[in-house]
Amino acid sequence: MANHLPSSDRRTEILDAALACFLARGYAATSIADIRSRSGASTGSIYHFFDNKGALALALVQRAVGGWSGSSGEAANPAAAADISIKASVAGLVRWGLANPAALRFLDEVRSLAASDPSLAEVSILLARGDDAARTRYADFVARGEVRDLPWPLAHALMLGPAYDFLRLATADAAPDAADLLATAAWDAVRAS
Amino acid sequence: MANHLPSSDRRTEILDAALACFLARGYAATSIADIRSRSGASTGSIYHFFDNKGALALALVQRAVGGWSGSSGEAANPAAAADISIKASVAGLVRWGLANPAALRFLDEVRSLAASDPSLAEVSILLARGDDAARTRYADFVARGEVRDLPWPLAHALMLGPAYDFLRLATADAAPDAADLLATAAWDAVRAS
Amino acid sequence: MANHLPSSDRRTEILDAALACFLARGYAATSIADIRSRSGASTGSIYHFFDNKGALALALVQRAVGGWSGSSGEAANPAAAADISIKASVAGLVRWGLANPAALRFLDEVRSLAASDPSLAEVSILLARGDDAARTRYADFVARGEVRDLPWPLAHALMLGPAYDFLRLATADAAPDAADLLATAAWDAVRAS
Amino acid sequence: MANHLPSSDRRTEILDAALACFLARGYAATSIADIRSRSGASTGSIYHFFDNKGALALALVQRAVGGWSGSSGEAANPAAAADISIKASVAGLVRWGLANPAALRFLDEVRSLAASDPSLAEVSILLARGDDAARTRYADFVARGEVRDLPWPLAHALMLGPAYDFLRLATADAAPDAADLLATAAWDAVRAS
DNA sequence: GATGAATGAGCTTTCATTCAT
DNA sequence: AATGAATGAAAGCTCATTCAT
Repeated sequence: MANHLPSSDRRTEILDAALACFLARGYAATSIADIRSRSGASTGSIYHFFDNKGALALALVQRAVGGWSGSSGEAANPAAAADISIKASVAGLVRWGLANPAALRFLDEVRSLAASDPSLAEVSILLARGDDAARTRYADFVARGEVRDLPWPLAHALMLGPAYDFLRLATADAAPDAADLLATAAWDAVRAS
Repeated sequence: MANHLPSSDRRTEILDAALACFLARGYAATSIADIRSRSGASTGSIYHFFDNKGALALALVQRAVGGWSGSSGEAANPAAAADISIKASVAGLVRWGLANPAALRFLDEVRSLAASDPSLAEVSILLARGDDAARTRYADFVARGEVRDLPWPLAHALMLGPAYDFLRLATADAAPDAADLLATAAWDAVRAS
Repeated sequence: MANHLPSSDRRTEILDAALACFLARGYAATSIADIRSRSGASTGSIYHFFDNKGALALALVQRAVGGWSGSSGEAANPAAAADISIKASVAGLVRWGLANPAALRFLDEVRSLAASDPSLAEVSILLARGDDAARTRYADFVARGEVRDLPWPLAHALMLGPAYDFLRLATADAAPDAADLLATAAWDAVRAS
Repeated sequence: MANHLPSSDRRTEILDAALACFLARGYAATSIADIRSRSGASTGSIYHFFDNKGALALALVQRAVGGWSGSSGEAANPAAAADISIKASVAGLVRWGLANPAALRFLDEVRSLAASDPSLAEVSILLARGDDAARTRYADFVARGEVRDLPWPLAHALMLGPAYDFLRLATADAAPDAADLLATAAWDAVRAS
């Protein structure tokens, strides 16, 4: 009887308040009562739109992942060349992350929590699906001889590790050309020979 | 009156049990009762040795950080050349992380939580001190003209981002030469000219 | 979000149960569980209406102080003559105290505890406000030359000391004319010349 | 195996620390650990000298009551005339109370708590014994026709109520002649005819 | 005389969730 | 669509007391 998709105002207000609380206090430490005060909605209203606390997190993760994919252009196109795809993917992540630090920090916290918090089981599945897609795409590049044949954890680390790590500390004005710099470094680290 | 330093058996038993619980269920989801069952110590005994839950985490972080520094050889020697220091630092982190996956995963979770969980305030301070030391060391290398003059978040990301990201997914047998590979990549990413 | 003012039945039931427990076991020794059993409300329900244990005491003190002021007639009227005001104040206290021994004993215990128990901080403030008002009223009588110019602690002691002390030990039938007797004694002790 | 009477230094140190804690935090809120820190004695040492928390309070009450009786001169002499005895009793209480505000405030708190706190049962008995003695003495004065035949609660209230009430608010320099003033008032309030 | 590790029942308070209106 | 009273299990932590050394 919940999880209505039509983006009523109330639903969005609740989601915005939830994100603000999760960032300020952390997901685990945020209570439904916190979200109630911040959003102005009643407890019952929150549970009208979302089945439980985990559903709030899931909706926020979906919103964040959607925004990020949108910024990545050619990254997910299976026909694109490896260098185009990889650079677009990294640069897209960095640009989106610098523009949406709140969503990014939330994604980061939730990824770490999802491993142990049962209320985040669905988030866990969603994130795993995204990782599988990237792994498959890399395997295709390997098969086409465009990138080095590295174990996936290593390939992931060399391409995206710097970007994730950078976004954890950086602010938008600290390094204006970071997106391109990190995208180039990612490609250099895995290109064939 | 807690936090006794003499390494009585009880204290170590409690610490070991706490680490096991934090890894299995996550820090936030672990209750003192969980640690009580696993360690065999009584609630009162736990609080006799540790002032609160955060003090348990702090003690574990100190133990972990100590082990990691020990594995890093020349990394902290201010007189060492930049390439020696940086490679030792990254390789030490990777080797120690592969050998102590439990401690590493705990460190990773706690670092993410420390920003928002008030019970981890002291952990936060400890980690910030470590980061400041590394930042200062890098500034010295810049002054000596050995590395590129990059904003610290970018330098940190290029050197350590891949290692952290790799350790999050990797197991010891997945990539035997990962430590050297990542150490070399780190140096190549920041060396001058 | 507690301390709702609408006098729902539940709220009153909880308050009545709390008073009974505080009297039977003392404020400090009364646990929320005691109040839960006696009121029939759940723990959560108690905290829905009252922020904490101290808020229960505060609500009871307000109820008691309200009843007492109501019994004191002309006592608080600033235009009244000193003898009318003082006699009304003392007689009102004694009559109300004899009629509401439970509330009075509670007030007495809480006054003594409020100095040291942090959970009673708000009660402390409320009581201090009441004392200040009485002190000001006495200063007016002094200015009008109606009463002796005594230091406030001494004036308070001579007027109200016997009444408080009497109520601590007395029962309604022990001394039927106590209210008038003590009121007269109070006035005689402080009247001018 | 405890309650040794020889006034070893340790015993006195513990008692002094206990009084300081009881005054600062209140009897109920003071933990043995508080007394341990303040006295420097170990937990075991405290329990070597005192059977339990109540025994600490009892010892302090005995010390206080002893001091007070010493200040009251002729008050307890059964052969003394009523006016001498009553005035000595009140003046002695006031003088001792102004000189020992700490002990007095402690006595006041403990008297209020003794009614409900089981650990203070022995204190309760001790205080009741004192009250009985005073009641008997007053009955003698009545039999000798020296004072009004009032119900004991009223007689007690008229004689001692002002003194107790005064001491609760007063400081030594606020009213230098308070002892004599209150003693005279006490006698005037109960003298025959 | 003195120590401090160990106990475990009990405390206040929080919180996700339900449901009658 | 919306409200907020009600629930009760579970959390972190305290504390008087015991006892082996």
